[in-house]
Amino acid sequence: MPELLEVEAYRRATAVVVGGVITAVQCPDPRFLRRTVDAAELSAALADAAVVAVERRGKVMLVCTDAGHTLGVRFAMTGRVIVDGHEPIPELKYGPRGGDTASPRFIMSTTAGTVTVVDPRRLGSLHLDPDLTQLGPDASTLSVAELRSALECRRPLKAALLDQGRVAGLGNLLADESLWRARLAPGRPALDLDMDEERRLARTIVATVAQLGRRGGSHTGDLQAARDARGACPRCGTPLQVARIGGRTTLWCPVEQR
DNA sequence: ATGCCTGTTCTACC
DNA sequence: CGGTAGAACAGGCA
Repeated sequence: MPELLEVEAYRRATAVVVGGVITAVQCPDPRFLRRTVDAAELSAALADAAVVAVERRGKVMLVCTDAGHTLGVRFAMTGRVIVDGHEPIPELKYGPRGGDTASPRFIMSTTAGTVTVVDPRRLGSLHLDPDLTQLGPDASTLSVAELRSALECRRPLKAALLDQGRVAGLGNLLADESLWRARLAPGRPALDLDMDEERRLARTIVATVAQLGRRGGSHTGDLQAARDARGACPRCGTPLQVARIGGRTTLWCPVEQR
C-alpha cells in the first residue's frame, strides 16, 4: 500500500465527490469485503447518503456521510483509487501499470463523480464505521509525547514504528528512511531511546513525511536508490546492512545508525 | 522456477 | 500477559 502519503493522495482525489449523493455502490468481488462487512449492509448504509467529507487516519481512507455512516478503505499493497477515470498515482511501484482498470473491487457512484477502488491482489479491505481507536496518532503530525508513549514496548524500534496501533501511517519505506535520517538503528529496543533521540526521531518523521509528500511519495526518499540496489549509505559509503525486522526487509547504515 | 514486494491478520510458540 | 516467527492472502515481475 500505499503508505500514508499515497493514501493522502487518494483521499484528496476522492474528495471531489464531497457534496455529492451516493446513487449506488457495487462490490464486484465479495472477497474484498473480507468478513468485515456484508455487501447488502454496506449498500444500505451508503445509498442515498451525501458525502460530507473524505478523511484519512494513518493508511485508512474515510468516506463520511450525512447518514452517520463512515466507509473505511484499506489499500494494502496494491490497492489504488480511480476517480472519474483519473488516477492520482498513475504508477504504483509494486502495483499494476497505470491506467489498468481491471480488478475493480468497489465502485461508488455519486452525483459528483465515481470512485473506483482497484486491487488485483485483493489484500485491501472495506470497513463500515471502522474502529479508529485501534489506530495510533498520525505520523504526519506526530509529537514527541505521542512518539514516547508509542515506544513503550519491548520491541525493536522499527517494529514499534510499523505497528499501526502505536503510530499510524508509516510503512516499510517511510520507516527505514526516517530511521536513516535520524541516525537510529532499527533494531534498537524501542524503550532504550533517550529524550534527545525521541525528540530527534519525532521531528525527523514529521519532516520526512512532509518532504517526501512534496516529492511525490514514499519511494522518493534519499535512501531509495541505495535500497533498490542493495548498495551503500548515501552519506558515508558504508555498505547498507539488510535484515528482517518487524517482519519486513530492513536496510540501514551500520556505522551511522546507532 | 523461485522469490520478492509501499500490508494486515491469523496461528503457533516462547 | 507481551513478544516473535511464519503463513496466508494473491498477482506481477525480475
